[in-house]
Amino acid sequence: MEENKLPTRSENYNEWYNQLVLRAELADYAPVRGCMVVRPYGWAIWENIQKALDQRFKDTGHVNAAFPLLIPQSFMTKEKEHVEGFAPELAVVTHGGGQELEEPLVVRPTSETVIGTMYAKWIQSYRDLPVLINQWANVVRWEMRTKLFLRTLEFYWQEGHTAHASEAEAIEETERMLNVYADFAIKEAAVPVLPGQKSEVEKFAGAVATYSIEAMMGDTKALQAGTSHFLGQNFAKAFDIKFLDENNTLQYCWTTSWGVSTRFIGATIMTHGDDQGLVLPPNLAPYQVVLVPIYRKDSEKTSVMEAVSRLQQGLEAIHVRTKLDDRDGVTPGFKFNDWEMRGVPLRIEIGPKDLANGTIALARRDIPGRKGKQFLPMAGYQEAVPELLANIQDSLLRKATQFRDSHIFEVETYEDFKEVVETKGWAKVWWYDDPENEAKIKADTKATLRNYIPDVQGEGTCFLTGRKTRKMAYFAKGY
RNA sequence: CGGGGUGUAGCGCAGUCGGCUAGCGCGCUGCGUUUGGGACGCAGAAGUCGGCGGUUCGAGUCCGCCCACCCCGACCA
Repeated sequence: MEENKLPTRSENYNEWYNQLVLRAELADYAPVRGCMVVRPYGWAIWENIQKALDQRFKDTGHVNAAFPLLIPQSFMTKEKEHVEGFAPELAVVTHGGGQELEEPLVVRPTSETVIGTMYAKWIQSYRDLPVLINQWANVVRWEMRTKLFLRTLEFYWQEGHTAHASEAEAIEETERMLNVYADFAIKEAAVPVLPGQKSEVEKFAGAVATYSIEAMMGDTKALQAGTSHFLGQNFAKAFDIKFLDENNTLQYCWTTSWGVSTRFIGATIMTHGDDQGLVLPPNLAPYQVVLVPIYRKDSEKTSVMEAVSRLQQGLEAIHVRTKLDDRDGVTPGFKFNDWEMRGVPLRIEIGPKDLANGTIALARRDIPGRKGKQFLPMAGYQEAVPELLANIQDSLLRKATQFRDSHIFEVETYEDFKEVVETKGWAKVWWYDDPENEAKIKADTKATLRNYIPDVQGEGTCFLTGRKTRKMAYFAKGY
C-alpha cells in the first residue's frame, strides 16, 4: 500500500518525523496551534522517562512538590535578564471570574520566580539548607514556530530547583544533575549525549552558567536534550532568599535549576527511528515485547491463544512489559508492520508450527526486515527475552554512538568549518570565546555553539581568530 | 513580521480554459472468503469544495476581500 509508506529519513527528515509521530499515534495537533495532545502510547514513553529520572532524583536526595501554574506578572520582572529572556514568549491572563484582573498573571514558562518566592519564606537558617525540590509540571512558552515534541507551545517537563549555603555546593549540584541527565540519556534512552557548558550567548536567561546535554539526531542536527543551570545568587537576590550562617551572618543562597522535557521523546525518536518507523529503546518502550498469535482455524486459535497467554504471563512475571495483539480481522502481516512502526523492540510470533516444534519466533526491531527473525526453543524464553532486550538496548547505543562519532569533524579553518556544518555534521574546534564571532558564525552558517568540550587538556589555536585558547567547542545546526 | 506554498470526505490527493447527480486511493461500517510480512470480493456511510461578497441562466472552477495551515527566516527546552 504505497499510501501508507512513511517518507524516508534521507528524503525528507522533517516530513518523516512528522508522519512518524502522527501515524504512531504519539501526538495530535490541538485546536490551539502548538499545544500538546499526547496519545496514550506516547504518554507511556514519557511515563517511563519520568520513572527513570525520578529514581535518579531520589537517589541524589531530591523530593517532589508542586507549585502554581499562574504567576503574577510582577514576579517575572524581578530578575533583569530573566524578564528580558522570557518576556517575548509569555502567555498572559488578563481576566478571571469575568472581570479584568488588577495585575495580569502569566502562565509559567518556568518556575524560578514562583519557587524562589516560596524559598524566601521557607529558608531562614543554614540548617534549612540545602533545599532539593523537583516538580513535574506543564509550562507554556509562546514560540513562533512549533514542532511536535521538539518545540510545542505547551510542554511537560520536570524542573528541579535547589538552594544551597555555598557557591561550591551549588556548582557541585549543577554538575551532579548534568551527569544524572547524561547517565539517564545514555543508559535508558540509548541516546549518546555530550554534556558540556553553554556559551554566554546560549545560556539560560538569569543564569550564571548553563550546562546541557547535546544529542545528534538522525539528520546530524543537534538537539539540546536537557539543561542544568547554576544561578549564582541572581535569583536569591531578586527574590530575597537569605539565611543565617553558622556565624550569625545573613547571606544570600546559591541556587540551581535543571530540566528535561517531553522534547526528550522527540530526541529518542529522531536518534533511533528508521524508514520502518519508530525504534524505541527497550528501557523506555511502552511495550518491550508484542505477542502476535497466528492461526487459521478455530481449533488452532484455542491452542495458540492458550500458549500465547501463558507466555505473556511468564514474561510479566519477570517484569517484561508486554502487549498481546489479539485483534481479529487484521492479518499477522499487518500486525507485524503496525508494531514495527510503533517501535516495539521485540516481537514474538506463535503459530501452529511453533506449537508442533516447541519453538517461538522472535523478531528484533533494531535489525531491519526479516534478518532480525529467529526461532528459539519455547522453553528458554524467560532467559532469552531479557537477554535479547539488553542486547537491543546496547546495540542501539552502539549504533547511535558510531553514527554520532562519524559525523563530528575536527576542523582548523573557517572554510572547512562551513563545509562541515553545512553538509557533514558537527564541527569540533578550538575556540577563543567571543560573543560577536559566535553571532557572526550563526549569521553565516546557521550553526550555533552547542557546548564547550569538558576536560580539554592543553592549548590550541582558535580556528577563527588564530588566538591561543584552552577551550574546545562543538558547533552544529540545531533544532 | 518578511519570502514562498496550500486549503475539495477522517487522512492523502485529482478535478480549476465556468456546465448539469463532485471524483480517486487509504481509512471507516456490514456480510462472506481469508490469516507465518501491510488480504480480497460485494454492499454501504461520510463533503457548508476554508469564509464572505461579486460576475453569471449557471461558480469547486472567474474576480475582490478576509481567514487558516504548512515550509524558509527572526525566537527557542
